[in-house]
Formats: sequence, structure tokens, C-alpha cells
Amino acid sequence: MPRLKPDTQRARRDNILEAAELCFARAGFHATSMQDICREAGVSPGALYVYFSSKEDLIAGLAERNRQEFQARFAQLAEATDFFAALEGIGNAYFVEDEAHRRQICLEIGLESTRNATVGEIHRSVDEFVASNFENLFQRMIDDGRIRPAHSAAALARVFMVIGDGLFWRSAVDRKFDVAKTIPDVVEVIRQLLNPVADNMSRQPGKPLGEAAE
Amino acid sequence: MPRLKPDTQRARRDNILEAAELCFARAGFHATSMQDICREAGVSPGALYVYFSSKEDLIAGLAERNRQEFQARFAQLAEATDFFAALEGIGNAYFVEDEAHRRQICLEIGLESTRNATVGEIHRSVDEFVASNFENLFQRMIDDGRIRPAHSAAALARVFMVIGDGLFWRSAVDRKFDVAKTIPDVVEVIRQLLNPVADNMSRQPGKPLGEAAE
DNA sequence: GCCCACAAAACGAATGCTCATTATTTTTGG
DNA sequence: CCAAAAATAATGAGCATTCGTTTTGTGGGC
Repeated sequence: MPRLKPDTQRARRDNILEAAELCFARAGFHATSMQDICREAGVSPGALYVYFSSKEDLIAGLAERNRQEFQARFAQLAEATDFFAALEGIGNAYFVEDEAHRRQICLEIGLESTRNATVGEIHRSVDEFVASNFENLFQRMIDDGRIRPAHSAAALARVFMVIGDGLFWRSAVDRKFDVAKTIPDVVEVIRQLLNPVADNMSRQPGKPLGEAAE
Repeated sequence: MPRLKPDTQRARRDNILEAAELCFARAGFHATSMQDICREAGVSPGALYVYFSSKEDLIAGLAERNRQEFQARFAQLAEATDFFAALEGIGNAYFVEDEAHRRQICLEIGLESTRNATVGEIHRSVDEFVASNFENLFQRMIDDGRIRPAHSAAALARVFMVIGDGLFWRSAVDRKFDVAKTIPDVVEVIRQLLNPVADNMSRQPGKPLGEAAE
């Protein structure tokens, strides 16, 4: 029973997924035709339907791939010794190294999650994973006396997620937005939110609200 | 030459626009058919095309209406004497009083702005209006000595927009998100960002996170 | 105030096209 | 060699938009 070798099978699937991501980022899920994706991937409809049983399945597959990337990246954060350095690493990964269409597709998935059950479930699982990751991390930092925030770990995580959402949204939607220029200020805001105790944190807490940047 | 009276004409147009907003929020621009909108509005395709020459025109009309609402709301902010009270007012307007589909449609417009020139122009004009409104406001507050921020008015406005984006996104996409619970914490973050001088600001700076008052 | 003429407005069936998906045939890799 | 994989052609549903017709609101004349 001659099937394609698992490696090539996975490669073909990934190729289609990549093409789909590009097309979806360009035009959105519902304004992209299967033919568009076939053209981009260089395969025929017949071939595409070997790997994905429907357009929905393709979207779900993309969401699933996205989930795995997200979880891989944020899993590192939990083990990081220097929180702010790790944070900067993730920020760089998403906003500097990644191409724009990766961010765009996240928004696309997020919006679709409100109306497609399968995508919704995947998206929610990522979201909860990230949020609880941060909450646990903050709790640990509080318990260790490394930060003295004014609010609970849960509240910190909530605000933190909101800020992350905002960065994601704006960097995808506003072409003139300069992430690199904004991230330091945002990190400053987070630093004050967490209020780290002055010791071996990555940077000096600085004077009250002083010229930490300079 | 008997035309419909301007009032009824505007009423019909608004009725269609309202129906379109509902449908678009439910399913997205490109997964909504003109027939869907006709059904929701209770008119025939022929009637709809009297008021809007195409689906694109309808989307643009919606974006335009959105712009006017936005500008009306934020125009007040510039004249407010108590910044934080005004801010809370706007927050309430968007996140408590408004129905969910109003927020959803903002995201829809934002995403569409990256791929549709007309929508893009409208969306950008709103965005720049809001951003420059805040920047001017912050500058004035700095000049008046009411706040002592660590950064320029432009940087403040940038961070501020990001946080606003995040609130918008999350309150539309995360059904379990409790805006009411989060807003006080967000306001606290903004307060620290601005670092108001302790005098007649709306609320006490409070001590937990800082001796901002000193 | 009432009616009329008539163009605007509304209707809804029709159009032509695009789409996701499938059925049929050919190619290919194990 | 031969089933899986891929290509191509076909299908039928659904789409935005148009068109020929009917209905309706309105300003002018009485």
C-alpha cells in the first residue's frame, strides 16, 4: 500500500498551510478562494483536498499551527530567570523577526474565533494558556518578593494581556506604527505596573518616573 | 419632480446601515450577502441599490458613520476640565453603554482598512484624529504643569492608543472578559504613566504603587 | 384641502459569474 | 505493479448586481 513518506506528506501539508496563511493574511478568510490558495501553493484543487477536507478544515489547521507556535514561545517565558529580558525576547520574536502576515493572521483568527466554533476553541485555548502562564509567573514573582505590585496576579495578567493585544492589533493595522520606538515605553509601563523591588532585576528601577530611558 | 423628503430618505439609509452593521458584525464583511442585509433591513435588493451603489459603498458608508460617532465622542475630551473623569466617560460609552456589535464592527473596519483603500482612508483619518487629540491634550497638560510624565506627549499618546486598542480588541473577542473589572486597573496604569502632580486631580493618587504624590 | 400626473422608489425575478467541492482520469512513488 | 496522489473537468449552489415592472410619495393645479 504505497503512501507518501510521512516526511513529504508533512512537507506538502505545510506548504499548503503556508500558502493559505499568506492568502488569508492578504485578503481575509472569506475573500480568499480555494483557487487562490492552490495557485499560491502551486497545487491543484484535487491535491489540496487530499490534505484538507474543506476550507473550514484549512482555517482550523492554520489556527492549530498558530497555537503550537504560540505555546512553544510562551513556554520559555515561564522558565526564564530574567523576566524582562525574556519579555523583550518574545516582543522581538513577534514584532521584529516575524513577518507581517503572521500578525495579520492572528487577528484574522481572533475575529473568526467569535463566529466559528472550532477556531473559537483553539483560539481560546491559546489565550487561556498565555494568560494563566503570566498569572502563574506573576504569582511566583510576588511570592518570591521580586515584585510588589499594587494588584493581584490575576489583575496584572489581565492588564498585561490587554497591552499585548493592543501591540498586536496596532502593529498589524497601522502601517506607520513604529513598534521599536514604542516597546521601550510599554516595557516601562509594565515595569511600573509590576513595581519590581530594586535588586538584581535587568534594569534599574530608576527614579520615581524619571529619565529611565536616557 | 417628486423625490422622497430628505428626512425619510435619511431614515431609510440609516435603517439599511443599521441592518448592515448588525449583519457584518455577526458574520464579517465578506461572509455577509446583500440578501442577508436586505432581509435584516426589510427591503428589496432594488431598494438597497437606490441608497448604496455597491457592497463596497455600503462598507464605506458604515466606516464613515463610525468616523462621525468617534469624532463626536472624542471632541468632548479635548475640552474636558477633568481628564480622568472624561476618560471614564468615554470608556463607559464604548464598553458599557454601546452594544457589542458596535465594537465588533470597529475591528471589522480596522482589518478591512488594510486591504480596502476607501475604508483605509476613513479609518486612518479617525485614528489620526484621536491620536492627535490625545497628543495635544497631553501637551497642554504638560505645559500647564498638571502632569509630569517621563516621556513626550507623542510617546504618551502612542502608548495610550495601544492600550485603547487592546481594550477594544479584548472586549470584542473575549466573551469572558470583564471590562468593568479591568478598567480601574488600566486607569491606574495610565495615571502612573502620566504622573499627575498632586493637586486638584479627580482622585487621590493613592499610595500602593507609589509615592507619585511626592 | 383634494386630486392628479409622473418620476422616483421599490420590487423581485433574472443574469452571469465565482465559488467550494466532487467525480473522473492520469500520473507517480514505494 | 497498483493504490495513493495529483490533475483536470464538471457541478451546482450562492453571490452581487441589473432590469423590467409595479407601487408610491409629492408638488402643482384646482
